Amino acid sequence: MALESRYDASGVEQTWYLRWEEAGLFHPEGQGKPTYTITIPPPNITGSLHMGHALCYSIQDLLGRYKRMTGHSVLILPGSDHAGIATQSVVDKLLRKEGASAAQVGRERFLERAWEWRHESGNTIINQFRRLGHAFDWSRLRFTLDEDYVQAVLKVFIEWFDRGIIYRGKRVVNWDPVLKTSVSDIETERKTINGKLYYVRYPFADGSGDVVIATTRPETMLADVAVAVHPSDERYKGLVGKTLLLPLVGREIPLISDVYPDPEFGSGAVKITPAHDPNDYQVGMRHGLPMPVLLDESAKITAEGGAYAGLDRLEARKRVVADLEEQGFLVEIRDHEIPIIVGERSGEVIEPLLSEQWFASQAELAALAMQAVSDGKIKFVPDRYERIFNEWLENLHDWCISRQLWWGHRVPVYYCEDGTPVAALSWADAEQKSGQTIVRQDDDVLDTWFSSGLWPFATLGWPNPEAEDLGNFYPTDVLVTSREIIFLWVARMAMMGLDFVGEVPFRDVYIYATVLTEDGKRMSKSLGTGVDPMDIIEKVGADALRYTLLSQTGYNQDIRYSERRTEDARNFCNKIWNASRFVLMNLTDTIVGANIDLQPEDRWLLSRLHATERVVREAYDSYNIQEAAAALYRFFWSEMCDWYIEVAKRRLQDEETQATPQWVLLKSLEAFLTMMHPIMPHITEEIYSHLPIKDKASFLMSAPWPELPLSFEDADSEARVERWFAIARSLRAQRASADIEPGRTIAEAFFEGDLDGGDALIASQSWVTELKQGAPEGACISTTLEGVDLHIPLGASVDQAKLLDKLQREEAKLLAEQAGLSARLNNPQFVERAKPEIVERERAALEDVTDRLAKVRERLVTLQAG
RNA sequence: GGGCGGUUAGCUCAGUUGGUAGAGCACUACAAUGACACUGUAGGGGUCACAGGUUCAAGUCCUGUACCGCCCACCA
Repeated sequence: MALESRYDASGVEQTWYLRWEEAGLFHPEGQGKPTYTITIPPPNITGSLHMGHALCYSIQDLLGRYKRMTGHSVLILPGSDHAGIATQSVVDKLLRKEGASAAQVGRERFLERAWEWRHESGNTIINQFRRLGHAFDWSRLRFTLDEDYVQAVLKVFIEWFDRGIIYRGKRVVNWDPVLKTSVSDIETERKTINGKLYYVRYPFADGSGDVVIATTRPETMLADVAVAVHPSDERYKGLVGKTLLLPLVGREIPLISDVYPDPEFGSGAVKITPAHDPNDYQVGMRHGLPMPVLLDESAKITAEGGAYAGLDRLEARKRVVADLEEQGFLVEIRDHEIPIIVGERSGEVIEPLLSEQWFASQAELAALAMQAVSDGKIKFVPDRYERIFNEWLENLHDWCISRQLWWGHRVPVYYCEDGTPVAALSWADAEQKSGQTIVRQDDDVLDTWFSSGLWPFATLGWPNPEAEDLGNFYPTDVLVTSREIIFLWVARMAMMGLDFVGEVPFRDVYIYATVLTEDGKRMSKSLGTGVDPMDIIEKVGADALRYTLLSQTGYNQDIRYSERRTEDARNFCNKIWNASRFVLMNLTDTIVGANIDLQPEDRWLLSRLHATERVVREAYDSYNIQEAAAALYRFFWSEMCDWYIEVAKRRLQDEETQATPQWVLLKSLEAFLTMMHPIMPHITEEIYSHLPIKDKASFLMSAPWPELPLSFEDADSEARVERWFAIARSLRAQRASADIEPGRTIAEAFFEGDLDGGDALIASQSWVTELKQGAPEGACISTTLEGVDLHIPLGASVDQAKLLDKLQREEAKLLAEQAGLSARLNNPQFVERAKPEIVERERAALEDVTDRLAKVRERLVTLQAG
């Protein structure tokens, strides 16, 4: 029972985690209870814990712990994602460090190496979750390349392939020349850089003048196949159809008419390079133009570039510009802000490149997802994200699902001798399906989001018809995720879940705030602005870190992380610790409910507890966690510690009266610990284990949510006791202004008016031995509030000037208040139109102010006379 | 270019259906009192970004502007 006076988090936290786990508390319970399910967003195996993770998964742990207490069978299913591109680059680097390369070792050896790495270092984050106290069901840990998971991916691919949703297409895709793979639109970022706009003259083949085009990527001219102008553009009337001579290359290309060029921009004429620009590609398709590919997988010029072949694109740009200038084709170069596309993973400038890829058509699936949202089957919190989600789905392009990588789910398409593609479970299956000999399997792998899109149901056993988890736990209750992957992931899960399971994958989508640095910058390892959660846990404990983050989480878009706040959180832990120590050392063995005699202050605290429970429960239910944290903080520190404990000390020392405050304290502490547990699981569990409660749960974690009888709610006691507190506080303030040290007991103070039975309480809380009715003889300091005049007799040594100053300030304040109130009440429109209870309240306030003003003036006169 | 969020005390943020602004930290003064100095008591500190409008009354509702941040978008 003896607790240290300082709370030491690290030992306590790790001990309890092991005990919970040993007791099997992380698994869902048996039948008979409603389920509550979360399949956590699987972190990348390449990642290590950052503040965003710490917040995201702590929210989920909080929800799970809360729901467990409110009678649910809770499953929080953890796992991780194979993260195609990220892992591929890690292994690439690894090989290079070892003096090899991916190309050298080949696909098979590369994958072996990748799996080795995955087993050695792919569980970093998962282990860090344990240190944060996350109660996830480790027995159900999943990985997106697990054998069962592979089966789910195969089934989805094959079915979509057979239904014609997945198709092979030649399109201009985003090509990452460093990773040497295509990436989807949402894996790229748009930036604007200061670049140049080059104006180049393309002469007519017949020597009859020229057309000037503008371009930001002059090297792509080597693959130009036309120049386009808008049909309405008067400048080119009569010229359309003529042939131009492509500078440097000498190829003849046509001047065509198309709606794409904007006559307002540049010269109104656009060079057309179908293989390297999505718009140009459209033009090329409309006009049946050839589509030569100028860049290879490393963005070097292909043979198509003639003399420039083999050069890197930027080197080629310099050479092309120089040659154009030398040969007199360059008209001018202007500074121009040019938009570029950068790969999210590689940071490299993305090249639009024409290539053959696998696509999933989206229109039909997007409609399913939109319907689910408009039917209210999926709810976004905060709800503003619902519109963003829908608008995105409305203008959705088909999804490029193939990646030119090795690490991932290999596209299960097999090619027959005659070239026919078949989607199948295996080589053998493909031969059986097609009845032909298979000559090869497609080399590409699937976009990682293709497999993570199946997460909520593939992890529960789909498509195995005997999987019990799927029936028991799907749909999941909530998806907690960050804003940046709403499209990348949330939308895909919605579409895939609806299409394959026929039900939404989750009912709520809670989008949590982005954790920024103290000055509002993005936390980033490469910028050195990141804060490692593990360091913070080391310093202040996991509970304090959780409180720091969770107490700032609600419907906000971002939160600023400040180390100072973690100190506050640590201090709060310490306060909880010490107040609990106090309660424990004041309990006696005979703590039974037999002779409970509730006093007004007891009713006050129980009523506050009741109100706090309601606020906390509603806040947890609505993902407004910061409100729950604030209510708990206020209840504990301000109400229980600062007032109730101080007031109760008197009765606790007397054997005759101690039973009631003991009971109230124990009851309140227990309820507080329970409600606080989802936010700070360890410290609350530790203290709970010391509470001498009969028949208590074996763990706080598995204890029920507090049920507080309606009789605890007592508005009258609240008002009555809070009036006493206000009076006590006022007496303390008077003491302070008379330079009487806090806590030093003074013999007497006086009051005139009705204390409503609060005399003793007020006296003790203002450190007065005796509170007497009446007015004292001689000098005193006085004030009036709540209809009571209060007087503290003063010795000779009091600073008169200071008292005078205080009275004068009070007078000024009251005067201003009086002026405001009478101005309002003298306004006939206010009296006429405002709600009667408001008018009445203002009248009463004016009366009170006038009264107090008179008294202050009286005291001023007395003071000045004395 | 379109959309979303934010702007309230020195700092980080709350603020219910409109009724005249709160918390924590920081700051100032005081305090070794038997839970806690990671503490306690008291105090100072705000034209609620700006400009209009609605209203008896606006931090709160409407319109516009500025700045900060985020998302989306095919202008060479």
